[in-house]
Amino acid sequence: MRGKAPEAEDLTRLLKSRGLKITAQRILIAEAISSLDHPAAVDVYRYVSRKMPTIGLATVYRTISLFKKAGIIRELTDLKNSTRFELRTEPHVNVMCVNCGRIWDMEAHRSRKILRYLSRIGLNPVGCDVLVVCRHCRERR
Amino acid sequence: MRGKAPEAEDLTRLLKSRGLKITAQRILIAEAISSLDHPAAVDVYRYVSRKMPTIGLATVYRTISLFKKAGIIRELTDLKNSTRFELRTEPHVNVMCVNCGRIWDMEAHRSRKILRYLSRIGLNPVGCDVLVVCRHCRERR
DNA sequence: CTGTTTGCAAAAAATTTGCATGTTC
DNA sequence: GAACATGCAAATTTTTTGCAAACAG
Repeated sequence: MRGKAPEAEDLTRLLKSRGLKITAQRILIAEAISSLDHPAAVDVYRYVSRKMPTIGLATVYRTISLFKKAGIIRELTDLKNSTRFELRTEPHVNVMCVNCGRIWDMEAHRSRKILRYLSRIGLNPVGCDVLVVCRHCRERR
Repeated sequence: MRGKAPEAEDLTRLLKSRGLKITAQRILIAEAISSLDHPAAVDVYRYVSRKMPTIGLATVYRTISLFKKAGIIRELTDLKNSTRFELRTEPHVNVMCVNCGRIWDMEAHRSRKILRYLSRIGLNPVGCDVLVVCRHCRERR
């Protein structure tokens, strides 16, 4: 979850700002992605199904695809090989453990520091993923 | 392609060092991944098929999966949503264009510099992917 | 109203598995 | 020779598509 959970209104505004039509499904799906912390498509489906049981998996896929095209979300692969999504708010750094596959957002302040560093050396980063062996995995060896 | 293309012998040594059995298929698949620059599974299959027409797609998948477990390769998703692989030699930085989806390795010297920087601030990076809009895409706007 | 979006079912693509046979060590 | 790897075909899983009905603007 990135920062405070966005309200439906914020999500509505987000969709509108990209020129997308507002539907209950889209808002729910955006909400799922923003509150589920790097969910896979199925996780999104489960989340939205609970609040709207009639929704189809196809809608989830179509909406995800739409959001990707609109630049609202980004797709990434966790290191256990499943496809995950995250809301693309401002550029930030993801940390991914190559051992357990977990992904988390780096704390905003350090994140900005790294991105600034990358800018300084001439890249123009929109985001960054750092692969590590997380502390948890390092300790269990 | 990372550095000079490894010879069959180097790849053999690599597999042995991880305790894997040597087979012609495995060497070919490792060769494909190392020379094809972030290929998808199908690309690997096409490459090896040319040199060994009887090989099965299942073998490619099984071997890729084996290599992942052995830590020889890493899987990543390009930003056009297909699953790609790369040989995990020493830690390095990938640059990925969020617009055209291309992925390339950052030049070794800058790469090391960034990784050193990340270490200095307390991460212990095994690798790093930086998302950008590549020059090519920036110019066509 | 008109053009989009949705749900459902069916299709296509991507990946995994079972099993008999062939190969490495 | 024993354990493991392969090829093939079939099974699963993941994602996309066609179409009629429902909905947003």
